[in-house]
Amino acid sequence: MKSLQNKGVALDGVDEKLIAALIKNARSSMRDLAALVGMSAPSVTERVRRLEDIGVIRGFTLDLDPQALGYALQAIVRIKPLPGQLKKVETLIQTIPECMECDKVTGEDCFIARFCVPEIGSLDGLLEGLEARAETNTAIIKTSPVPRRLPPLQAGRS
Amino acid sequence: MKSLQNKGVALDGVDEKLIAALIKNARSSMRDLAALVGMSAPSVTERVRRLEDIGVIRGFTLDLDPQALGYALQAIVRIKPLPGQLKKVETLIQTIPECMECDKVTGEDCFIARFCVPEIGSLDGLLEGLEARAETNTAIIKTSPVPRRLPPLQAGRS
DNA sequence: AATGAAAGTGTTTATCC
DNA sequence: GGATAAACACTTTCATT
Repeated sequence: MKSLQNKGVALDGVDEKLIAALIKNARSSMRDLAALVGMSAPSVTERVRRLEDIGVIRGFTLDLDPQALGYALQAIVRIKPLPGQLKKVETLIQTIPECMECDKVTGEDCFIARFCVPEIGSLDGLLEGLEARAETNTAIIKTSPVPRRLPPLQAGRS
Repeated sequence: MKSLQNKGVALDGVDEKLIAALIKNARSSMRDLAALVGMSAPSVTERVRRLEDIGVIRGFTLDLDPQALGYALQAIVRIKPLPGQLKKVETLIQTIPECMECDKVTGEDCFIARFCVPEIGSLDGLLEGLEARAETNTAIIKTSPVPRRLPPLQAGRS
């Protein structure tokens, strides 16, 4: 049994601290980050730039509250296209702005998608086009025991 | 039929431009944002601060690449706790760092969760504790036609 | 609410280790 | 790969509208 990480980039403790801090606040100043890890600002700037270069950090973005934007509800929909409709269904899903993620998976259901809507009544309209071309199974989200979050650092070493 | 947005905060065009720009790059300078919307830096700073205050912007964070971190695979697991095991199962899921989201939903399956793993072999270990207390149904993600993204602005006006 | 100008911070570049 | 210091850029405060 190999003890090496299967893939993925080797991050040292400093990189991990920087990423952890930037997850909490992506607008942290390089100066503050530098103080946190006990290095100079230029060095930290270079580290962060490198993390972007190698693709670990894909970008700096917002955490938005769907509720505050007027989306009171989310649903998870399993979607099984009718024979011959797979490609069309996939394209259709991709045209829905309220789709917050859609994965093509192994097994009975072909797609699993998450949608946000202002109220329960909006769901039907959203899925309209889909329901002619696929069997769907909709589950309304009641609570989120684990809110959407990022993968842990240190893959395989947890 | 009421034409008002059901809930959610009223955002003007400037707010929407600022949010859109910050989604693309949360580290944009207030000066650049100001130029973008044709206002002064202090005004834009105040706008962004206000968007945080009212809870539309929950924070500034990273977009990390799970693959680059060594997670070659993700799976979506539907979890139906055995009688009397609901609370314990929920707690158990919350202790798994590789769980990137978990929702409690209506319908047959009680929880739907997303996990990331370095390789297919790691899944079994992750779900070990769960499988004694719940029926699980695992779907391996092959591709993501809609990658994880944020809700659209302008709820109900799309 | 928004602005311009000044004062205060933070970033970047260049040079060196 | 990391540090320091000077030059440059950005942010914040404040007085004003």
